[in-house]
Amino acid sequence: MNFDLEGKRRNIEKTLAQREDREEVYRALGDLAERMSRSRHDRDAPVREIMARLGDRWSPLILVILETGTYRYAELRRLVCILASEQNISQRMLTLRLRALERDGLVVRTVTPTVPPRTDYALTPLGQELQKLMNMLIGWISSHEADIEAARSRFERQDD
Amino acid sequence: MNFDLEGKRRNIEKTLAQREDREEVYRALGDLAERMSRSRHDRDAPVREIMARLGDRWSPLILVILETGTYRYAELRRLVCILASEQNISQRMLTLRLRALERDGLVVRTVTPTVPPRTDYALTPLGQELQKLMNMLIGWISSHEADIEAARSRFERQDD
DNA sequence: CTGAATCCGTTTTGATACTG
DNA sequence: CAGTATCAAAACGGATTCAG
Repeated sequence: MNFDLEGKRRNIEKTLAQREDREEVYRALGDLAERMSRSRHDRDAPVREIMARLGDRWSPLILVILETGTYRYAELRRLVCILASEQNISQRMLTLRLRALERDGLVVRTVTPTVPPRTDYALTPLGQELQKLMNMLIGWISSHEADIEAARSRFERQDD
Repeated sequence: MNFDLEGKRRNIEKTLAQREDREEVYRALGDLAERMSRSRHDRDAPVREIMARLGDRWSPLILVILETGTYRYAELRRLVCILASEQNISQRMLTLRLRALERDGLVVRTVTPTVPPRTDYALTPLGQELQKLMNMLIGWISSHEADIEAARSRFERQDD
């Protein structure tokens, strides 16, 4: 049972011929591209999943709030609603987003089985690290808001 | 000037109970929270919009590719499809994402009205700056993939 | 209080065909 | 080549109801 990698690669190259050679593209585009699509190529890959979380409607707000401390479910919900004046987060969504963040190890959920029950949410160390990066990102974007708005109005004008 | 965090939090709870005072929450949660929801509170705010772009299905791939140079429409499409082996990007989606990135000033579109037409896409300086931050983020996430996967299997186990 | 379950509308995305 | 138009599918999000 031999495992001829090189032959395998030639095989791939042949199969995909001139066109779709992934490895070739990786070499051309660098490892960043590879990280985006490596290992599992669907959107469950951690890189894509986390980035999707950071871009969704509620998770960023939740993370920003949890960065400042530990909160109970209802407390957290109130704060999220205030930050997102646009609209209130539904219980359903809050639960879903928290579960997703917990699943990826960014948030811990501590249940105290009293009556009535009490559940506390907080960032894990991993979540805190990520949040630091997020803060840089948010900081950068908000310091370039003017550029972005300018680009937008330029774009709209040219559209007429 | 003392800095009674616990008291501050209790204070928040009280204020919120009566009337949801946004300014109070901003002070408690810091300017990051404010940046997330300031100025325009819907999702058109640059901060939210850009973060949504970075989290969507195609934009990150497009940005990673454009970071390496200037590409024509069809070229770009081919590369995106290779990176996203899961599925091919539709022309429609490619066009929509490129327009959105262009609108926010991250991408320039240069049309040469020959026959057949030629359109080139590239990052703007703003887009390149953002891409640097993105790379840090991608780098961090992919270097913590193991932690995330571990958290996931822990989560699944506990679920049974 | 902290959710889970269900139903349903909206938004986002995709497949396909067509065009200057 | 570089799109647009149209229709269909799927994901997302929300309101409501119920439960431990």
